[in-house]
Amino acid sequence: MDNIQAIAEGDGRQRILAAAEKLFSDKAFDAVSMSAIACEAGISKANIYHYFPNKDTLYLAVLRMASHNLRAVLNESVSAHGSVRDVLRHFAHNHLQALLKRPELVRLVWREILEKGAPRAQEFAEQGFADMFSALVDVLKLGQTRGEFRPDFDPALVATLLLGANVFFFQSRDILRHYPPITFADDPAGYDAGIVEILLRGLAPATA
Amino acid sequence: MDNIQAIAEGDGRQRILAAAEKLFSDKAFDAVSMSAIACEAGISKANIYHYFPNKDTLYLAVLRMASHNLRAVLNESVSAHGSVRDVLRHFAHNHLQALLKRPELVRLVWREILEKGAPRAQEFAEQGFADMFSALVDVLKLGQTRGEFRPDFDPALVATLLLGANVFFFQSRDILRHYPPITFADDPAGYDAGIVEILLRGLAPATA
DNA sequence: CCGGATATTGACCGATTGGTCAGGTACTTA
DNA sequence: TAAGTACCTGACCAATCGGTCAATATCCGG
Repeated sequence: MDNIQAIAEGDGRQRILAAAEKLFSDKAFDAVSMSAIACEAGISKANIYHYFPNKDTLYLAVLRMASHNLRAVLNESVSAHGSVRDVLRHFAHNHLQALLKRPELVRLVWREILEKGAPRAQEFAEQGFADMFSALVDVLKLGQTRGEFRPDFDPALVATLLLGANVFFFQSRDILRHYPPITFADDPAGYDAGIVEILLRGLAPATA
Repeated sequence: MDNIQAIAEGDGRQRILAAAEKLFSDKAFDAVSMSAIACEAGISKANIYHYFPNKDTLYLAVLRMASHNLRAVLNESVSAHGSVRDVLRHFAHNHLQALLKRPELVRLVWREILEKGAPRAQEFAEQGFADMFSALVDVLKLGQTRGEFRPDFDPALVATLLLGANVFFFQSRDILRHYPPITFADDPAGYDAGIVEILLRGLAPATA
């Protein structure tokens, strides 16, 4: 216990969860030891086992919490005022901002999704997808029925495209920043604005 | 050494690399033990240290090889015949097919990219990006100068959008398959065709 | 048939892992 | 104040980790 930890708030259980979330978001399951979590939380390792029966349960609790919080943050992205085009614009912007605001949560949940070998709890990780995805699909459908969009495209496909553009941007930001032709690596607002504008043109009815 | 391994080809060094690649692509660095690699390769653990000085070096070698192979596969995606629109269509298709053809390589390299805690060799992982990215940007620029595309969009932004759409599809395929409104989870060709068509509409000049 | 590399091995090492346990502290309630 | 209970700890455990090493097996040129 060399580390004079920074976390001081909350009761034991939540301090452990906070410490574990921080460490698990940076490194994989096996790369984070219970001792490290205890040190980060400023308590003894044995004390963790007073709140959690084993490492897997703790990880699951962290993932559940992170998943819930991320879901809450992301769901705020869906607003419902203005034209469908404006709703889409705001959604893209808020969604990307949400990702960038809580990067630890995103990394934590996304790592779980990508893990093929030991699917610990993909159910939780996948939750965030469902409601946001369907909300976005609904928006696109509304745009089609209102005549703001062409009726001959798959809303789910466009939703995937938009979500993917944001997630990919989030994931590859550090890499993108290395390439000279890319000017938007540190301008997420400009990025999603450009994306959405191209998308809106692509979705517009023939009689634009 | 309980496992009667399947790998039998090649000399010792390549058997080790193949076994390590397989295991590292499924689980994270710390989750793969040298014993497991030895078992998978059908040799003794000590023998690994005859070819590689330590675990990090072995991992680095695997990553380097995977990165190189993935790069080769991906670079085939760039063809250069037909109209720019057709080139783009083919690129999207081939790129996604390449990702799906060697999923282990993609997962291996991408995990390294996402890892924040211990950047072991992001240089290698990032290599594949550069050339393909610039090739795609060049195609888009050509489309602009030829007048097939509008001149007022950022080619790098569109390249990111297209690459992101494919990578995201690759990563989330298992999740997407769970949602009823999604019909394209098992139809990658249909997916990228739809994506590109929307994009092409978005990039088309005002006088379409 | 020999002798020097090259491969390959089982046994072993200290360190660290997840997890246990007996006991101590501190707060609450009677 | 006494007892009960939730909280917390250092010491300890077997198992496994990455890595070492001396000894052997295998090969190949002379």
